[in-house]
Amino acid sequence: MNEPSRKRTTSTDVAADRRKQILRAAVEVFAERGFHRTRVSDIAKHAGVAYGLIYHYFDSKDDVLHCVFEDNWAVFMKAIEGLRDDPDLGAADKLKAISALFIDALEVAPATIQVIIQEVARSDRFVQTEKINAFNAAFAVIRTIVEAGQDRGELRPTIDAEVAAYAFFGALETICTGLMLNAVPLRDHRHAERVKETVNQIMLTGLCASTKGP
Amino acid sequence: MNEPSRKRTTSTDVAADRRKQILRAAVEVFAERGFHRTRVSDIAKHAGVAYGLIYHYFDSKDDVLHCVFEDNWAVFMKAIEGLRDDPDLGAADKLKAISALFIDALEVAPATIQVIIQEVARSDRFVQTEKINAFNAAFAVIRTIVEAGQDRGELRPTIDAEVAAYAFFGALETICTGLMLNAVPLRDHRHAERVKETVNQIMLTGLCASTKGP
Amino acid sequence: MNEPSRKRTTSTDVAADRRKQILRAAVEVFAERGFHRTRVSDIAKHAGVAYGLIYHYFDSKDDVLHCVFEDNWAVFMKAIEGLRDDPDLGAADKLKAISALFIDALEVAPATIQVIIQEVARSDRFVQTEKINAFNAAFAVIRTIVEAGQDRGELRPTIDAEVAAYAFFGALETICTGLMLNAVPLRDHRHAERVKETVNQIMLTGLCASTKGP
Amino acid sequence: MNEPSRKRTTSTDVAADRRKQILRAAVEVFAERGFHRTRVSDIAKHAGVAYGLIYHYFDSKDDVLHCVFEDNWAVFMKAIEGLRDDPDLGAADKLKAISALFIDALEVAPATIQVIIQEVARSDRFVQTEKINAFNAAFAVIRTIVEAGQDRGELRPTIDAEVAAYAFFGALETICTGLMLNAVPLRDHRHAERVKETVNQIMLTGLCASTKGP
DNA sequence: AATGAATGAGAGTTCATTCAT
DNA sequence: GATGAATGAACTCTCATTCAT
Repeated sequence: MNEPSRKRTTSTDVAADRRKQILRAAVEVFAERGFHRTRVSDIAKHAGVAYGLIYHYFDSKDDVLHCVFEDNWAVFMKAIEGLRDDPDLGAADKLKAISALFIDALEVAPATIQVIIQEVARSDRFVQTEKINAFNAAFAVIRTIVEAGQDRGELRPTIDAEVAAYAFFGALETICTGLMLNAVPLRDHRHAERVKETVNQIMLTGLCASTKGP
Repeated sequence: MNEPSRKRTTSTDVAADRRKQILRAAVEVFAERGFHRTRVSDIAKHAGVAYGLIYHYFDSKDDVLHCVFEDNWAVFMKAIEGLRDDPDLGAADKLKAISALFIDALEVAPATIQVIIQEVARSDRFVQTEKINAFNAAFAVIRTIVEAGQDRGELRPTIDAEVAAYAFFGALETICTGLMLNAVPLRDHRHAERVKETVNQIMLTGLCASTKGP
Repeated sequence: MNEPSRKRTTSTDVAADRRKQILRAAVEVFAERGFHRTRVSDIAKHAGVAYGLIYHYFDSKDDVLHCVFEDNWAVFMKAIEGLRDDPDLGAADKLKAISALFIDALEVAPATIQVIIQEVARSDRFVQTEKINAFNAAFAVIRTIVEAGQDRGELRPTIDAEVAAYAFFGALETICTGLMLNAVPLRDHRHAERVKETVNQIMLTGLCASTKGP
Repeated sequence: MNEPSRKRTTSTDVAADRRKQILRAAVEVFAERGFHRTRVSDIAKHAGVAYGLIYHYFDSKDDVLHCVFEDNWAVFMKAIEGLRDDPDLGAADKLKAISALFIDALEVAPATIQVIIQEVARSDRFVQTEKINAFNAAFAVIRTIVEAGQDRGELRPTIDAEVAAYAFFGALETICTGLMLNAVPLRDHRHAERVKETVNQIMLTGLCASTKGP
């Protein structure tokens, strides 16, 4: 797939603002109607700009989605790569931080998260065409964290790190989706905290009440 | 959304066979190209029938997908409802059985699983239009199992059962997707067993190596 | 450039007829409005068929033009190749026959000739894209006839055969265009004959009244 | 069609220069890509100006082409009208001079000639819209020269002068086009001279080797 | 039951032109 | 004069669906 366009990268602040304005509008309509039911004119109308202006800033409707993803995902990737490389944190703490990152994002920008999960991560658009899931980089980071944790004796050595990465990520992702499908994504900040707590408990210490071992 | 069609329900065995033939072809092409990149004529070509015939057996292209889902999902739902109601199994065993159901299905019919996850569960088609996730019934069953397990002291009481259901389901789902994206979905039966084992370990006893409690 | 489509080559006579019907309509509207001012819907309307049907029989609007050209030009090429290979005719007679072919065609099917000359032969569409003028094959045949005539002492040896081919062809072509621009392309059959006679006189014996040589 | 614009006729020399600069660039890109595949921004880019500026100097994209034509064609028309009115030249010499004019122009400014022939003379843009071929003035001049030559006994009286004008002009035109389609338009000056010689021989004394008369 | 020609609404994209700066 | 962001009409092509045979 082509690189998302970097057309006229901030030749002026005005251009950058317009770009952002369109991107913001796009996220909102994509979240509301879904990518493939959204017409380019919907984005334009929502952004309050003319039809053709979209094509000043983006190559195509697909490119708009691409850019929504790249702009936001890059931030997330940078954050989790930072965690991965942090020598002062244990594996469990790193995973907790990742959960927090996700859930916090869901609180702050639910539409963006929804679009990224629904229309990019899960869309056949990405999954199929590229053969390389756009999320693979994130999976790889989590896997690395898990493996490092196993090496240092912090995480159970019997677990397949790749599968663990999928499980961890999928759990987070589906929680986000599930929560979003309810009218009010996250009732309040305390709800968000409780969700984080639950994820961490499940992933790190399991559902079972019984103590480990024999 | 309309009910999936039950047009001409098995007026003859021949008709039922044709229907199955088309459905099988549809699963294959949906898995390969994704629902929205698949044309009705692609399904027809793959099934070796004229594309007008598809409209004898189904109301629309959407209806074909719907039927793929319903036909297969119904089996799965019946199975997990049976587990839920089984008085002889503990919550952990029920969840293990659900994992097994999923991973086994992935081994036997990967294309079907892929279509159900990608094009139905995750598609804005279902998620958005209906406001009611097609998977909600499954979530509800898992939630019930978790809650029962908590009541009986088998599962940790501090966990939010709804979030747990999302986490459990999402983990399974993403593992399936992740494994499918690799050329060979499941290398062999032993691989499948190892995946199940990992899921169960993570979900039931957690990633952490440290023993629980003092 | 892609080969003009041979979609569904006469699977039934009905299909062949429909194809011809569209092609006939296309020639008429192309002749009237010019290719690039003609919308696909104009062709459809003129042919009395639905918009989309054009795309059953042709790949694109360009393909329609391509097919107009190929279908008709092939006939002409066959004819002049036959002349080229005829051992019983002198070069002058061959050239006369070619003139007659052109002018007769102009009488019988002026719109077709117009479209071929204006929209294909002269269009940047062909001239530029292909770097190989669609008419090159015809030029080559005429050139061969001229060279053979020179070898046999029938035509002046001092003339550059390539340039002669261009001149001969261009003269014919422009006469056709010029005549067509007048309301009534060819006033009557006698007019046509007079045009042929003039072309032949000019090309074969020149404009000058003076006798050749010293 | 509207008159080509004379916007801001040389209010300053700078303006005139800008105009020429744009026109020169336009000729080059029209020759390379063809008029209808050339975007206004292509002209601007090639001229090194902002594309809005083109609308300071010209009314529209069509107007640019129009001006390319007018500016150059006017020179040619003036020349052949001078020839027509020259009492000291015979008809044959006048026609030879016209050939020379064309071929020389092709040597000096091939792109300009190409644009004039392809995009103006032959374009449905002019041919159709105006019903009056932009070249009609030139045809008329040549026709007048031929008729005068016939009256003075220099040219064959049996020839239709109108048709002769088309033939002469078309021959020249197609030779130009044909030569241009080869990588190197005119190999060298000697080639140009040979081409002129051939045209003159063909048009004035014919292709046939046999002497005229009984 | 089966076919595939026929339909036409719908959507993405292009690009000449305008205009505020 | 000069710029290029902004506009939106125009147009091609796709494809789900219908229907005569």
